[in-house]
Amino acid sequence: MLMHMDPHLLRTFVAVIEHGSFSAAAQGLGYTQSAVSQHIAALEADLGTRLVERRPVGPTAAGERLVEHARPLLLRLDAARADIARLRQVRPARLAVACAPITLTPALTMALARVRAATPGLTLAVEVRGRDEAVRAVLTGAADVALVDGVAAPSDPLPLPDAGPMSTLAVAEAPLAILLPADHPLARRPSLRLGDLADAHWVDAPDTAVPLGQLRSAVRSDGFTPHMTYDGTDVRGLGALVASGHGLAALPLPAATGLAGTAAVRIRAPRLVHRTEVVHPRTPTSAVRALVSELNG
Amino acid sequence: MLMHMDPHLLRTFVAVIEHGSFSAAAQGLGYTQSAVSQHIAALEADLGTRLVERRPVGPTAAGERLVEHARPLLLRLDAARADIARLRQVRPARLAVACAPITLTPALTMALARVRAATPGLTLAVEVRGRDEAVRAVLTGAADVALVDGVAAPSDPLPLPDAGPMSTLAVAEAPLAILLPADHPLARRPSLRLGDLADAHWVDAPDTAVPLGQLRSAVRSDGFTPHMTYDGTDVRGLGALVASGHGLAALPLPAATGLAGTAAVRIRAPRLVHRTEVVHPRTPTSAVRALVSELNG
DNA sequence: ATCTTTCATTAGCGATGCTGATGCACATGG
DNA sequence: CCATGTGCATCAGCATCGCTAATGAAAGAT
Repeated sequence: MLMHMDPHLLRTFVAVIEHGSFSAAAQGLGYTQSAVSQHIAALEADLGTRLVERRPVGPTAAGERLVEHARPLLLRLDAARADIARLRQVRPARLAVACAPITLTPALTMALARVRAATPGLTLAVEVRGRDEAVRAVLTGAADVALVDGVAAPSDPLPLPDAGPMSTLAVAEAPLAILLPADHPLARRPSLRLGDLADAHWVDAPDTAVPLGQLRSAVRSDGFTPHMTYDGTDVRGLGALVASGHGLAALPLPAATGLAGTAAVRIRAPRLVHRTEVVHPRTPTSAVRALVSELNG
Repeated sequence: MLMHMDPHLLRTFVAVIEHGSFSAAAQGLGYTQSAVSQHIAALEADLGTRLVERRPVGPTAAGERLVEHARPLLLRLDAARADIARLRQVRPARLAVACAPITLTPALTMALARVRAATPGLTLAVEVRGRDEAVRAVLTGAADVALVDGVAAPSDPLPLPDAGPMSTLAVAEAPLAILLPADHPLARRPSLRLGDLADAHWVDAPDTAVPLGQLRSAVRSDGFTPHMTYDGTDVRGLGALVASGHGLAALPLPAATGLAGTAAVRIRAPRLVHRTEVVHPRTPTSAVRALVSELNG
């Protein structure tokens, strides 16, 4: 029973952690509960440590470490498979776009319309996903292009999960702004320093604004703790929350302007921009190339 | 014979590509030639493509892709194992340092001396490696700390191979400078733009100066092609080559000053610095913590 | 206290991956 | 042109592995 960190073992390990149960993981994977139990036992024997706490089921300290490695590993495995599958595949006229919520702009929809007009018989598919999930979709071949957004220094690429070679290209850049209530003491300022706002009240709206996690890593601060969470995708909803004082939010300047009861103030320091990038495999299909040039040109 | 991209298969695949021979790879891995042949056949069957060209043995297009994925994958596997091994290991008083050539400075050696003085019975080991190799050593547990250097924007971390969570900390930063012959037309300038020098003649001295590859990715240019290569680790040797017109080199400003027959001119744009960072696991040993605080404080 | 749920253990069987022997293709030297 | 050598492919055979099914044990729930 000594299989040297087989991906299968890692996969069931992750499934166990996710399901919080051996038997549920077994069902999800199409195995027997016994098999799952043996998988975990094999991993634990191989690594010489307990990885899973039982009853209730959960990761031990070592287990948490292993999950952090196992997820990217499994992703990379799928990415490798997809990367090679792309090579030998004469692609049908399909264009599957995975985009982060904010990136679904008129610019994108119109570019898609032009691509469709220029490509008879094209099957279009647009799916809105989280940023990392969109990149994962491209890596595993589930999508042909991803559009992701985020904050970064003007000359830096967005930090993306590194699971293999990909091409990225910026298609839109806007100054980063803070959305705050119109009567907020800072609302009349011409610009703000992001670092001064780390301890403010924030609304975490990952699908509508810049997720607080990105601000945290951009400023390398421990602040930006969510005072409330907004799960919607509507900017006006977020605007209303901000207007009534539930907290601040960071958005690209154009998206932050003109919302009732709010003011949008640019970030002066650190030098950050909100950028949208297209992400696609290094061997893009013709449809992807068409979309990229439509977006870019 | 359908093992779903088993790491063993990937490992022998990489070995085959490296050795350029099935039988040599088999010998290196302690397998039979037959086993290696079956491994490759299994991979090719699984991925549905030929991966290895035979006679002579070499990667196909798909094979090259696979190598690009397989190497980081195998590294990550080792990193995961090492990461967990560290947790359950009461460490001996050992301090293994892997450092890039440039980073072996008086500051480092003196810090090591202070750590040794403060830690009776400490076993010290210093190994000079390439930058990536030094990081790999830390990831796989072969070393406890790495010191690596490189160029980056002032607020950016150095781009390092992403094979798991690590802690990095800057310990030295210096302006980036170009080393050129004293009689060079640009030698009297107060500062230079790096982009203007992409097409100059360059000496690639990866162990003594900034590797040209790093300049290329920092400026995102295709230039900086090596006009000659210098494999030594002595700055004066590099200085002599530059002085007699073999090409330019990029170095941290302090290292570039005072070399006979040369001039050192700062880089003005893009905003880049030469930085040395310590890299260590997120759970550092006490010796590592001591070294870091000596270097930092 | 009994029942239920959930993970661990064991036996047994089919599948897998290894070795060793042999086959086949290509290159080289007489 | 054939003989020989080198190196990968293939095959048979065997030991091992990983799965399922059945059963055991232990922690909650009722």
